[in-house]
Amino acid sequence: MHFDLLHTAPRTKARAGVLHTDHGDIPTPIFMPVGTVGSVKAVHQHELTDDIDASIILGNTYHLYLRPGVDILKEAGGLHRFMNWHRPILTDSGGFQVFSLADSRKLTADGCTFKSHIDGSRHTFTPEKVVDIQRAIGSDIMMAFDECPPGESPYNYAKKSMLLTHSWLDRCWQHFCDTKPLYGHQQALFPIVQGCKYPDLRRQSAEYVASKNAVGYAIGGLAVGEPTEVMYSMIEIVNAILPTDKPRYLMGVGTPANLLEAIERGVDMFDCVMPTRNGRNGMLFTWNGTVNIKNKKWENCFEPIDPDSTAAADLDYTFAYLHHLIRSEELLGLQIASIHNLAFYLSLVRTARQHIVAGDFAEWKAQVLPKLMVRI
RNA sequence: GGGGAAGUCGCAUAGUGGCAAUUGCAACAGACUGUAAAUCUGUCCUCUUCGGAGUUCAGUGGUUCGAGUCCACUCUUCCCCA
Repeated sequence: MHFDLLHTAPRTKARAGVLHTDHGDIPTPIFMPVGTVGSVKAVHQHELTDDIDASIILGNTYHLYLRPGVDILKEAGGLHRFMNWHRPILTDSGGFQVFSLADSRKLTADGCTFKSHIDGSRHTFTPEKVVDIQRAIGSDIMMAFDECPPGESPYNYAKKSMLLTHSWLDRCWQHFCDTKPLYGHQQALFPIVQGCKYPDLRRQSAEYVASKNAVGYAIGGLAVGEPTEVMYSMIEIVNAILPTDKPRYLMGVGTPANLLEAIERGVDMFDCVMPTRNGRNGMLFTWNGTVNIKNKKWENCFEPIDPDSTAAADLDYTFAYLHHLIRSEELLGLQIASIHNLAFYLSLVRTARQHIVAGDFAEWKAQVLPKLMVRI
């Protein structure tokens, strides 16, 4: 697995590249739909490929470990075969659950003990175990096990947490080197930069992480409660240190505006639940701003959701119909909204890439950004 | 014609002497960032300087310090028997 950096847009750090994997090439910058439990919620695999043309999706180690479990995944021949998805998969390590399930987890010297959100049973994740599970899943890109501290964490905690993440990284890396893929395709392990909102910690973490000769690197612990401007400045600090010839993955981000700002600062990969979750909750992202499709004003808007889209869902259905479906709690509404938002996110990064290649990314971004933040 | 039951904020409900009044639905908004989320929050009689103020529980009259709640009559609806 390797990354080719092809272009850098003038006057910015925005980059266009390709990440080559055994399951296909990923053009960057890229957005990766989140499919936590082996399913991008409300979206069919055929829609992901034929309609949205997603080139990679996410899975989650914690969720897949709890259900269906490692044995079933191995018996199935890995997640790709299990879910009939033949493009790349990236798995998060469960590090985010160390954050999001804070009430039912306990950090130990060795790793982290979780109380399952499904049945309350207790499970321990260690860096080694997290690598083993991701080997069983067979994800193309595995993530190192990290702690993702809250955005408002005080310095001392952020530092302690970062050092813990570094020590977990060492163990993940060692175990990654000591083990082999199970299904005949290559797997990469991406280390994760932490350090919260503190520049010196971010620098220290980026340097530490960059010392591993990884295929790519991730920036974690952002968009977790800190101001957006802080996030942008942390990205700048970290990307100044991470190797330029490797992809940078900004974990869990974000809004369309976040994506463009981060791309401008040299980020190549994104994932976020926002297009799918917010879509299911009635929020649509468009080139003209965001729409709350539940609002009364859409009941008689018979325009197609997005006439410029390549997704059938956008061409075939109107705002009024989607308004009706979502209000009626019809499953098709969740599906159309999710497909629309993912199609938009992917067209956003695709168009960004075209302008990076064309050399006018900065101008294009300046023109498009204000509209994206409008609430229609 | 005889007997019985019941009328509460759009709908449905709770309420048996201290109540602007329970809950659900609907309606109207808002939130959502490596998914414990097809979820959650707010508003939902009128006015408000958000502290409150004013009118309410089919209608009218009464008992009471105090009535959605008790009494009388009226109106309306439903059920049973003729």
